[in-house]
Amino acid sequence: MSLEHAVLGLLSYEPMTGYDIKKMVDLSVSHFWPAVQSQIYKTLGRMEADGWLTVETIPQEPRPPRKVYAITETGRAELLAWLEAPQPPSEVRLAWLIQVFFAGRISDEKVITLLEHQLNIQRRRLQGFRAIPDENRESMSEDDPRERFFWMLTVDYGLASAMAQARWLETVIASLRKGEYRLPTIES
Amino acid sequence: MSLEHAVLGLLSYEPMTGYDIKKMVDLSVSHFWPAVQSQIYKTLGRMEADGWLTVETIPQEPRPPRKVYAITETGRAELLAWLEAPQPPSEVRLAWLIQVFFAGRISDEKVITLLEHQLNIQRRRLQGFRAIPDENRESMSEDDPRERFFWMLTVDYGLASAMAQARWLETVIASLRKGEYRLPTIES
DNA sequence: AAATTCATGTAATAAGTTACATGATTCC
DNA sequence: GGAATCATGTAACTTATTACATGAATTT
Repeated sequence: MSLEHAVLGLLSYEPMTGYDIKKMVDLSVSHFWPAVQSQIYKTLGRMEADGWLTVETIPQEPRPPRKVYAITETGRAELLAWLEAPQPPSEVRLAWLIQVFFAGRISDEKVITLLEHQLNIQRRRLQGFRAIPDENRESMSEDDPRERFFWMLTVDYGLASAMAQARWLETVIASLRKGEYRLPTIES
Repeated sequence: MSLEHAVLGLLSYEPMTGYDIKKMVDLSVSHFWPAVQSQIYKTLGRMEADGWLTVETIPQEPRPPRKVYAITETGRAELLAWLEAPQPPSEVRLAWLIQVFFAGRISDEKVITLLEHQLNIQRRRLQGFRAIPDENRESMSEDDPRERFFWMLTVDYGLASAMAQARWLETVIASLRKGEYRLPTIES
């Protein structure tokens, strides 16, 4: 499971509570591996049982005790091994492509509306990714430049993928508006 | 759930058994919505309970009886409504990007190996998508051209996405080989 | 006065995967 | 002789989501 390894990665920087990890996940890997709070707590429990993490429980009334998780040597070895392990092809599920596949059942106008909706989604994603370098300008400035490069590489990928999808959608929408049935990539 | 609607879409062409549907799914929507056999049978059961499908059980000894599913009016209405419904942003989970995010922990050579593995995956996908038009040349020739266009559009999307990912990976690998830390998209 | 932050969790549900089970017929 | 085709399903498990629950302190 990959969430486990993302958590190991984050804890390899410093010990944290589940609450902190949730925030870090949202700021870092959530673009390509989202996780809700309950999933993180459950995963932490399993990882501790597996000996990848240790917990230090720090009481603090009246709040629930802080449970600070730290990575163990076993956990560090597991992280290192996983980081080098070739990952199988990612399965991507795109409901809107099912809609396109069966679009013969609806009118061109309705197909265009559907594609425009996806285009808006990609444009918002694009803006989000473009904003990240500025948002992180200060918080990241003290970090190791090589590490920072790999972080930014994941942002760059998001940018590239949102751009590619937006362009494809724009081309298809333009064709359909002209009443043409052109395949943008195959009919280069 | 989208598998349900993919199944409705397939059954909107003609009644089929679960076995047939599995084969059709593999040939059509599996590129963007894969499904294993057990999942299809479970889904068919639920859809029948919901009144979207009817079953006709045709005994045939000694094989298990053929259960031929047909779409109902309710099912057809559900399909039509869903085909027009804007879909929320698809959540994509890419484990290899978690590896990139934490690649600061491993050497450049190991990162390159990891990226080359992903590049190979995309190249194989590319070849697969390129082969589809030839494979389907005869089987699809009698179908409605508008319908065929939308089918091919999903193939075209697969092609475009595999190409975009392959190009991005090639650029990153080339940079890393030169010892450069360049972001292909941001540093245009 | 209301919303956010901190900080933990559980319960129910949904969706999907892996593995198992049966068994004749037909193709290579 | 062995693999693929046809045709059904179940059981156990994993991963993730949604919703609920508590409650003080701080910020807007």
